[in-house]
Order: sequence, then C-alpha cells, then structure tokens
Amino acid sequence: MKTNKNTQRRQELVQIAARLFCDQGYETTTVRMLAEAMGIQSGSLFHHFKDKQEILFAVIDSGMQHAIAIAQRALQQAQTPQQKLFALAKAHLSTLLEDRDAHVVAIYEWRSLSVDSRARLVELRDAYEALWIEAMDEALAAQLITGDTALRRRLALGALNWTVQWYQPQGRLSPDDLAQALVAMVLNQTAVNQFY
Amino acid sequence: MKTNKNTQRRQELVQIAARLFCDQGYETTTVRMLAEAMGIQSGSLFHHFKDKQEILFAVIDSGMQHAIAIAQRALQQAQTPQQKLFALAKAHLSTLLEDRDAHVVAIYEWRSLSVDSRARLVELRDAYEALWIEAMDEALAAQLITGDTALRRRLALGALNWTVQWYQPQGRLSPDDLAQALVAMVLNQTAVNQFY
DNA sequence: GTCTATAACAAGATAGAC
DNA sequence: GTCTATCTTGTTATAGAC
Repeated sequence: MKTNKNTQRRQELVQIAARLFCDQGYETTTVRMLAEAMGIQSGSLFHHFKDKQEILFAVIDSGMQHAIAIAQRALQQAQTPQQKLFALAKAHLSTLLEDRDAHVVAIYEWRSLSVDSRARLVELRDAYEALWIEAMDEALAAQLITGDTALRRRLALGALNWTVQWYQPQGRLSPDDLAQALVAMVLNQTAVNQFY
Repeated sequence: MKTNKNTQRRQELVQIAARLFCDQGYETTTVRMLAEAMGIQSGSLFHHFKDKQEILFAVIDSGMQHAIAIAQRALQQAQTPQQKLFALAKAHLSTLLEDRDAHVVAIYEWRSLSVDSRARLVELRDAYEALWIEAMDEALAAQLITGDTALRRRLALGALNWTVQWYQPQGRLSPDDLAQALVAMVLNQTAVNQFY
C-alpha cells in the first residue's frame, strides 16, 4: 500500500477532490466524477488512494495542516494579546478564504470520515484550538476580558466558521474589517482601530 | 398525489426521519433504514412521501415553522431592544435544543434539497431573520450598538448556530447563561444581569 | 501510472395484491 | 395504508493487460 506518499500529483488530486466535495458534497460525488475531473479513469484513482474515504481524509487533513501553519506564522509577528487575537482571527479568515473548499468539506463532511480518521483529525483540531486558548488566557491575564474564556472562544470560532455561509470577500467588507469586528466583539470593545 | 397532507402520522414519520438524517446524514440514510425505523416496509414509505427528497424538505420545513412560531411568541413578552434580543437568542437556543435534529439537518443537508424546495425554505429563513433585523434596528435606534448591524447579526447567528457543535444543555452553562453571554457580546457590554 | 472490463452489491422507486 | 416482489440504475472497488 504505497498510497500514503505525499507526491505532488497526489496534492493536485486532493485539490480537485476538495472542489468537487465542496460543490456537491462527499456522498453525492462519485469516484467517476472525481476521476473525470482529474483527467483519468475511475479505476486509476485507486492507485493513488486506498478508497474513497481516504480522499476525504486527505482533503480535510491538508486543510487543517495548512490552517495551523498559517496561524502559527501569524502569531510570530504579534506581541500583545489583542494583536494575537487579531492575528488569529485574520489567519482563520484567510484560511477559510484561500482554502475554502477544504474547510467547507471539513465542516460539512466530518460525519463521513471513519472513526480512525476522525480521531487523527481531532488531534489537529485540538492543536489549532490550543493556539486560541493560549491567546485568550493571555487576554484574561491582561484583564482585557473577564469570565468564561472557553465560552468566548467557542462563540468566536462559531461566528468565524459560519462566515463561509455568507461572507463575500469581494464585497464592501474586507477580511481585515471582519477580523477587527470579531475581535472587538470577543473583547467587548467598540473601538475599531486599536490593533496596530 | 395526496402526499402533501399534514396528517399526524406524517408528522411522526417526519420526526423519525429527522433523527436518522441528523445522526447519519441524508445521503447515507437509505429509504430502507427510514422504513425500518418507522416500522413499515420501504415500499410503504412512498405512500406518504413522493420521494426521498420530500422527506428532507418536510423535516427542515417543520423545523423552521417551529422556530418562527417560538421566536414570535418570545417577542410578545419583550419590550426594550435588549429584552427583544435576549428573547430572540433564548428562543433560538431553545429551538436548537428542543428541535435539534431538524435544525442540524437544516444546517448540514441544505445542499441535498431541490432548487424549488430551497426557494420555498429561503422565504421562511428570510421571515425568521426579519425578526432579528427589526430587533437590531431598534437597538441601533436606541444607540445600544453602532456600526454595521447586519454584520453583528450574522456573527451572532453564526455563533448561535455553531452551538450545535459543542453545547451540552446539561452542562454547567444554562441556556439562559448562553443567551445572555451572546447578547452581551452582540451589544459589546460586559454586564450580565441587565436584561430583566 | 493508466487503461478496459467487470464483479458485487446497494440504491431509489414502482406495481399490483390485500 | 401496508405488503411483497422486482425493475432499473448507479455505486465502489478489483483484476489484469499495457
């Protein structure tokens, strides 16, 4: 079983699968559709992936790895708790936008993963949320927020993830505006340009 | 085609379908599974519903009708803009909790609806959101909030809908606590017991 | 690494008896 | 309103040649 190699070809196929899964849903997308979009026959697909579910796993896994990397890089340039929360919100939004297919799939097709796959991805999700938990704790220590930081984090991540439902980056609201509004809401502040 | 009657039997079947669709997803749930849970044979199912998709529509339609009714009733006892927003948040949460199956299905299986079904349900969703828009506008007029009320509404509804992912009503956080925290966040206030 | 051909099975839906 | 029996189609996945 040499289907686990991270070849460039495989990454291309994963991108294509992400698009189809995002547009039509995992169950509705057949291996024949995937193969056609990839320019091969359906039988050839199973040279790259053990089964259909492994393609779904690869899509979500890749999206999450990417999200963690972007968030960590964004945090390196932030100093204060506000800056860190803003950096995380911005990073979250840009991953949702740049890697939208994979994240829509992660949100909607979680259930179709095998139990083992889910367990592996939960670890990644926990690693990602740990970045938020740390920033929220720092904000709490700096007395920028009070009370239940876990609740604030969940409300904030919920509001962020829900943006895939309505947010149009080409609209009047820039990703930065959106990130600022969110951080202001999380911090219970009304000022807007305090993050730089 | 007398499949459109709102018989009591049909309502029971819709409830059962909601549970299966919620637990396993629409596409993964077969008509045979549905029939078994309903205590009938798969052929008999098509006496009640034209096709599988009509069952999905009935589940989501019923959940949305219910949500609107609960929200309207909750608003009748509210006076101030704060009270109205709190009433809406509480109503939204109790619908999500009491009618959880249907709303999880509404969130996750929207894509599997026919174009016509979607259009009819969009009308219901708009009617529901109109209640929020009105309350937010009143909060704006009362200078409780400033800026982009549409953005605040979307962030709030996103945070609320995302609660299906993590909220456990039997945990330490009551639905009232959650609704209060949300309204406080929407209104950029830190005080907690100002709503009564 | 891709092809063709096909195995093996499950899906939604219908027909007609009761 | 429910049953049994079945049609028709589409699905994932495999085998073996190239």
